[in-house]
Amino acid sequence: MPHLYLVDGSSFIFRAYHVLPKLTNKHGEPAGAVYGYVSMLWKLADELDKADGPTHLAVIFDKSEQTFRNEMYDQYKAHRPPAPEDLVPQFPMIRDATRAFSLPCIEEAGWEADDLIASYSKAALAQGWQVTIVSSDKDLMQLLTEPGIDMLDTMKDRRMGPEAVVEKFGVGPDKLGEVLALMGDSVDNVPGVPGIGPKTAAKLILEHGDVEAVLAAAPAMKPGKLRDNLIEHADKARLSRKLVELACDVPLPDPLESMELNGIPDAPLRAFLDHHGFKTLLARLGNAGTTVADAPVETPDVPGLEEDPPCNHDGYATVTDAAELDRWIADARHQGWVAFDTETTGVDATRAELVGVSLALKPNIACYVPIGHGGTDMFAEKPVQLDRDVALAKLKPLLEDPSVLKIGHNLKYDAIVLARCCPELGGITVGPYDDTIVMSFDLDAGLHGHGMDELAATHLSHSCIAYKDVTGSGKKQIGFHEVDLKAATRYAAEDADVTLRLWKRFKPRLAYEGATRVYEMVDRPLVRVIADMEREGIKIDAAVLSRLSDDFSKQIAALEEEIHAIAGFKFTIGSPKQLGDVLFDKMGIKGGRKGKSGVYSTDVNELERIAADKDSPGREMVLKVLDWRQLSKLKSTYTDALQAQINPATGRVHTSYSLTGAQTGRLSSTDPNLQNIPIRTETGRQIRDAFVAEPGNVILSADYSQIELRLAAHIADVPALREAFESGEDIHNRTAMELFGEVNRDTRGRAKTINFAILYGISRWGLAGRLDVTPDEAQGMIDRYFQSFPGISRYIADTLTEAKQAGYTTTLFGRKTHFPRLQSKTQHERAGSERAAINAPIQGTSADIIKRAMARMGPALAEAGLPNVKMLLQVHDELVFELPEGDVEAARPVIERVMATAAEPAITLTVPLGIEIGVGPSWGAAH
DNA sequence: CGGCTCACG
DNA sequence: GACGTACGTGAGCCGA
Repeated sequence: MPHLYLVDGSSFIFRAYHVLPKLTNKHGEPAGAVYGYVSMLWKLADELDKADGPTHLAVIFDKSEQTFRNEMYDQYKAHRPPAPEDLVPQFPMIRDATRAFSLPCIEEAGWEADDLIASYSKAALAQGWQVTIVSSDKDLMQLLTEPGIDMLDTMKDRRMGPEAVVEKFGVGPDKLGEVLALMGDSVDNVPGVPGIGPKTAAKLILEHGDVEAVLAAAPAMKPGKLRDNLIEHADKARLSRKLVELACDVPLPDPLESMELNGIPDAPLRAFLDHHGFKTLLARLGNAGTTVADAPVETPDVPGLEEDPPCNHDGYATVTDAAELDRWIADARHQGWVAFDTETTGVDATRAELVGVSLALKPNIACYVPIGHGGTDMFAEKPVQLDRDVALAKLKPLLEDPSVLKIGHNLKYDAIVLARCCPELGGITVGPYDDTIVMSFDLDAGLHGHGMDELAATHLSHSCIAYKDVTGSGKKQIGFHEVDLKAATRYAAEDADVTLRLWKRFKPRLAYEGATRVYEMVDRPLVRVIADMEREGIKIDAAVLSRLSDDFSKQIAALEEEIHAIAGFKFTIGSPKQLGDVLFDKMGIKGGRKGKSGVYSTDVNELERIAADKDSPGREMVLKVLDWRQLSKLKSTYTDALQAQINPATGRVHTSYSLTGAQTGRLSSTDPNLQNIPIRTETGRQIRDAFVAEPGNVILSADYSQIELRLAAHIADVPALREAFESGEDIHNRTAMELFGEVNRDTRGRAKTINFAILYGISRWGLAGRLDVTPDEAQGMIDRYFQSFPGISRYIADTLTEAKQAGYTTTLFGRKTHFPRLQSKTQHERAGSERAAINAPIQGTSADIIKRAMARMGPALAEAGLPNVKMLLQVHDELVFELPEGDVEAARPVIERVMATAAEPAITLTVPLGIEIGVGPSWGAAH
């Protein structure tokens, strides 16, 4: 079925103009709105991939100021200020841009874009087409009356149907015109009825049906301002009703068929981008058709970035008055975006209590709203501050307002705190949002850290007030709620201010440097998903861990005694230094190797080497030390530590995921790290039995099988490996056959080692060490591997060449990882970076894929009617869920499908993604 | 706080 | 001629 996309060009120009900083093109002409507009069209091109993407598309513009509405009412849009001086010359450039994309540009004298959009929609729907209006204009929402039509807000990445109208205005699209008429619109100068805003308008229309009926009922209403105004301004109401009505029968300037999409020819677009010097977009064009999102470009320069004034803490406001808070909120609404930060009592978002919120609107224009200051002693005097409930009731609508962008730095933290802060209000669900920590990561992974202090120093040459300067440190450290309001305001408002400044720099860079796709499609949506997972946590059966702890304790004590008896004296077994001395000096074991700190190495390889020698005098002790080490590790890191991590309020463990921790794009997990729970040995695996489901629920674990090898087969284009995955063959067996000509336990094990080694860029010496062969033999295996799978050596060479030239590697989804040390003068550093660069596209693509699956999982489960299936954990290639036992069979195929198709439609892989699913009462049992 | 060791993918 | 040798993480312990 044809699907027509109608782009509201005019409204988009204004939004692009106001959202983006003032940019200029290479000729020094103002071109920010042009750039924003082109980026939007580009983003829209992503829709082409989708199943219900456009088959037809046109951009609609306003032609002139004079329309039939001016004839009705000469004041219509009369008070609109003229377009800003630097925007005017961009109008013709934008029409050029549209033509450069070979898209029809439609405008007609006497009609507004809205009327043309309404008329085209009606005509298309009449022919049974689907229609999507690309706009966020409230007047156009009147058109959402039929099932075949919806709206798309590309800037917020949001699709809207009739529910969105009900949510925003309290009435359906069929009554929206009535409500808009009563409300009026000060920007367009639609008069409406004085004193009636959205709430009253909706109430009246719901009660009476339409404007005429409201007016007719007015004389009978209870005496008051509302009644008087309705009677006095009845004519204005009737006029407003006509002004907001969209004309649906404008003669169509071009036939619908002329809007058919037939691909975007290269040449005109290239010429246009080249004319303006939009380098990154040009580079992307150069790469169109390949699977890599962005070609390497020279250091991109964002032209004409405004210099912000230096930070000045003295101007920050402490808001302790309701009316003042209202003003800040109104200003934020008016502007459409606001940077914010929360101050709390601690670093663990799932336990911390809210102490205050800071807002920043413009550089140096920021405030702090304290709501929880004062000592914990209930008799202690508290500073004058807004009542917590009052302040939160005012902040909640702003933080949830779909038309105001909220900007945070590590917003995941704030999102969790705010979701928990006011259960009586149903929590606060922050959105829509941007997160500067994630933006920085998507732009500059590998170049530097992404903490606010470091970013402020790097990008703003500003050194932030240190948290410790405000709260002190060590024994004398106080909680933020105990900090006096003056100091708290300086610190908190500065954080919001800096966040805003960073955002202004990062936002245009994302588009310029080709990072928008990975940010918008992968990492930004994940912030909310991860926040929800962390808040959910996972139940731990403390009794299981406590039993294991006791068990381990006894074994450890027994081993300790035996080890000391063998040595003949007591020493600290856990000290590598003492252990090394005992083994290699006192007991005289040969072959000890000292590291650079002068201590003998006693790691597991070394000890196993000793144990392998049947005649070694240290064999008995070393075996016991290995056991002791394993048990000590399990006890201190897992069975003891995990019990201490149980949140008393929830009875569950809430890890914290870092979205920016791993350079490749993987997540990392801390406090506790739930991505390294033992599994490889039976003793360790028992710890997973303590991760359990609530009664009536079960744990479901779904993992990608061999995802990195599959991706290597795709990315390096290795037919032999691809076929093996296609036919479901065991991949290590296949490699063993290719390399050794026969498959047995030994050759399969070696093949497995080599398969992984290759992905990590191994050397002959490294492989020799792992396989216990000579470097020459190892080299022979590597050579044979490359002969069997020639794509691999090509991949390694190409990846290194590109990485050295561009300074970064790229995943299939366009995620960059920078490798500045590829240029290092030290061979050691260079070699290390080369190995990392070989691995990064594969590990990173795998990370992108599971992240996409995670972002889509919630909606897919909701759509399947499975709201009680909760995603709890991610372990790089595995997702762990908790769900009602009765939902298992329904959830299984949904989870499998979402994971297996997570690369689509952006990327079509030439290998299938295999998913393995297990279910059980505990994580251990689900494997 | 660095080094060592070891848990995971 | 010596060095060091597989990628990505986080945590606990020791000892300076």
